[in-house]
Amino acid sequence: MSRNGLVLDSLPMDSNSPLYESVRRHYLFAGLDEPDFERLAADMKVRDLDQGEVLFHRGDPAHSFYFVDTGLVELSLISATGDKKTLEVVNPGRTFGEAVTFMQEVKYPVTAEALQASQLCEIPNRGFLDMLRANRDACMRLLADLSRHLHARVREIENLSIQNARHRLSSYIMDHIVDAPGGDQATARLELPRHVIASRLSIKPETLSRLLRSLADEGIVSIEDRVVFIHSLDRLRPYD
Amino acid sequence: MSRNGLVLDSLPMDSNSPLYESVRRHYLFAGLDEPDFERLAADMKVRDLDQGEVLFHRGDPAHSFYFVDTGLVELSLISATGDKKTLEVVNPGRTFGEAVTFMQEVKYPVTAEALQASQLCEIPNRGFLDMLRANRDACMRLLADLSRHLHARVREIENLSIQNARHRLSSYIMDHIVDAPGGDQATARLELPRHVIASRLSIKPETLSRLLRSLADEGIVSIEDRVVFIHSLDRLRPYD
DNA sequence: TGGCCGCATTGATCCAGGTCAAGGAGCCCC
DNA sequence: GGGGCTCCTTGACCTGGATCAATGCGGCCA
Repeated sequence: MSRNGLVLDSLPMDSNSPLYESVRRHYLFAGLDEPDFERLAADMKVRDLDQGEVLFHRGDPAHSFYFVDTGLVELSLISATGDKKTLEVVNPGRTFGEAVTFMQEVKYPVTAEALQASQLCEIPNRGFLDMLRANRDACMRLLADLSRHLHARVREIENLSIQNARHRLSSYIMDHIVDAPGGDQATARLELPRHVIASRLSIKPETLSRLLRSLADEGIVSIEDRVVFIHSLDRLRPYD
Repeated sequence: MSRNGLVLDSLPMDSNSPLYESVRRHYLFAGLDEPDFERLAADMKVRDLDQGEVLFHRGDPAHSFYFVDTGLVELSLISATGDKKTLEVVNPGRTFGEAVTFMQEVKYPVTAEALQASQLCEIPNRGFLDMLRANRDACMRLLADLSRHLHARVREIENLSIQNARHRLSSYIMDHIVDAPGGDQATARLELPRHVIASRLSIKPETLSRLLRSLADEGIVSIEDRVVFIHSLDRLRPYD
């Protein structure tokens, strides 16, 4: 494991590693010319996380953001009573924490934890800001990305405030369809552990279990472990 | 009133009007030199709204964003069943809708309605984008602003998902303190109509009324119309 | 000066989802 | 091969906030 100290956890990024190439292809950097990217990359670090390891807590000072190369990273809010709300699960190929770069108060607004063993690239804010100032295209792409994020949060607020748990679960299932042969049927995969899905939907695992059961009892879906067979998209889709 | 037709509702902005000066001082434009701003301003329009008038609905095509000069504009989400969730009430001197400029799908993600008779300045996305491309400082300021917005939404999600109605009301009251003579006391003003506050807090007006009553019954506050006298900030502040 | 209308309060009741507690079902390790 | 994990499910019960319905209370206009 890589628990035992900074030396193993955080290494300079080797420009021959596959990680280097993955970061290079990310939309924020893809438009840069090689010297510009190399300058940035010189300060990047490789971070390996074990499953369950916390990368940063809400409120920690934020000097970097992260690119996920492998694994899964959960961004969550945790209440004083220990209740957790999963905001987002970040997949490989995506970044998180970049918005903090621009905030007056440079503290992470969320907690980041590895749901699986994960490999990340740590990108210091400082060089990133310099790069943005010199590169208007990257700037515009980031503006587009932030506004997309903003919109996603607005949809989340909508889900929480004017939709019920059943609605949210239906939407979640439909967002995870992997195969839609047409007609009214489809197949979805719920890859995450149930308690993470529950937290993502702002419900308790018990409630998730009951809701899945009632969808199955009504004949709308059948469930085998992590696979959901949707028998009627029409009846699954929340109407009201 | 200005109900009767586009001619009165939407006029070119006069460069001698006080509105022109207000917009000029907004952080997005303050750094521009005069010719750049004039070019932008040439396409801006003045919009007068009556109380209750809807500026745009969620899903309407978005070609402009808005600066509020006078009045109050409510941004809200409305469910299929008619339930409304107020996301934000925009005060004079602030803009709204600018994030939509960068979205792939150019539709407003919220509904905008005037809570009072209001005067706005309509700013076309097109010229704004051109200006941003030519002006890195404005770009950076906008990035900072979007990340601030994003953070505000995250806090809203936190409020909704891991705090209860009483928490939310306490925070709301504390966010509206107008006078804190020190010690444990303070005075807050709830300027908005009760039903708007309720929608902002994602509760029903009945619940808001009951919660205010119970805070008063417990001796934590006393309420006179729109003024809340806080007798104990300490007991008002949500602990857990 | 009385009737209306929109906002706010209050009471009675209901229900979605939380809480608490008790099993399973796989899985790893000795 | 059995004990002790962790994850999930199920049942019984509770509760915060919604719903429904009635009442109060200005403001405004005739």
